[in-house]
Amino acid sequence: MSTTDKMRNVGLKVTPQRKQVYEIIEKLAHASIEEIIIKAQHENPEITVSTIYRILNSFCDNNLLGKVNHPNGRTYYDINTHEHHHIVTSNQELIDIDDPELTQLIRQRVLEKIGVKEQVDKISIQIMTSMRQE
Amino acid sequence: MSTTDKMRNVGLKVTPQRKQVYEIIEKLAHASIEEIIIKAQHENPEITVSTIYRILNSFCDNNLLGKVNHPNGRTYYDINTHEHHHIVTSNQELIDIDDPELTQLIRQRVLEKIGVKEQVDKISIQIMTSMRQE
DNA sequence: GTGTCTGCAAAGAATTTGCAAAGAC
DNA sequence: GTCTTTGCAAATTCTTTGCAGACAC
Repeated sequence: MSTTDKMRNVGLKVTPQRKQVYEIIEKLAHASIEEIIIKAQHENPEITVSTIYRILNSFCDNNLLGKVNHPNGRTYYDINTHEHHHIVTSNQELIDIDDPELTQLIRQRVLEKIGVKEQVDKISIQIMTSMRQE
Repeated sequence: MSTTDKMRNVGLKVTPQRKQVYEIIEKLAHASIEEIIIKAQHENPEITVSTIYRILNSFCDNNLLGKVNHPNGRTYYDINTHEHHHIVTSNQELIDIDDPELTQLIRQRVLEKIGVKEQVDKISIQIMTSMRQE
């Protein structure tokens, strides 16, 4: 589906600013607000920070983007909105891990621990990695 | 080990403010900054927000507290500093899950996906739950 | 006594908001 | 033409910092 259609589908008007922000994140897969602001304003000095914040919030509210709480404290936006997990490398990079079998396994295990009236909505794993010492 | 000894062990002086903040979190197991500020200032109106921030930062730096990135965007402090996971309930509550076997299983699985030069430092799972519909 | 910690006020960073003009459809 | 979105500036919220006096040890 095209970027344009994704926005129309959720009732957002298609503006150059929205396309630009979406495409920046599409290229990076994961991007922090800071990265997005720098790239966007480099390409188009007219775009303002408040517009970028508004766009990111409306994309998240409409499930066009995922939000990742990076352990470094910064918020990252994720082009992948499906249930998946992340490797966080020591240089702060995020790598997607898609492993439905593992997710299902955790779900089973958690179901044994919670009450019958509760349900599991989402499971998210963060795996911190670094380079092994020589 | 006593609260006092925990602080002395890492070279922090024991002050009434530090004891107070530590004990507030101890009682709650997990507490947001907001909760800590409200409780602390209710018990002792003298204590200031900047002192509380400084105490929380030094406790985290010295591994007396863990930091949790709650999906609601707020930072929570965790009395449990060992590797463990969290259930996040729909009313924002955090519940510890201690399951070393599951952690080990994920570690094995991740090792198959990453390069031989990398190592897994920490694994953290967040499980979002809610009440099942009738 | 010495060095650390706290309270205060101010600074700094990050994010949101109100409003008028511009733009999407 | 109508309703939404943007740019701008200001406001708000969250967190950190500098400094002088107080406190831990």
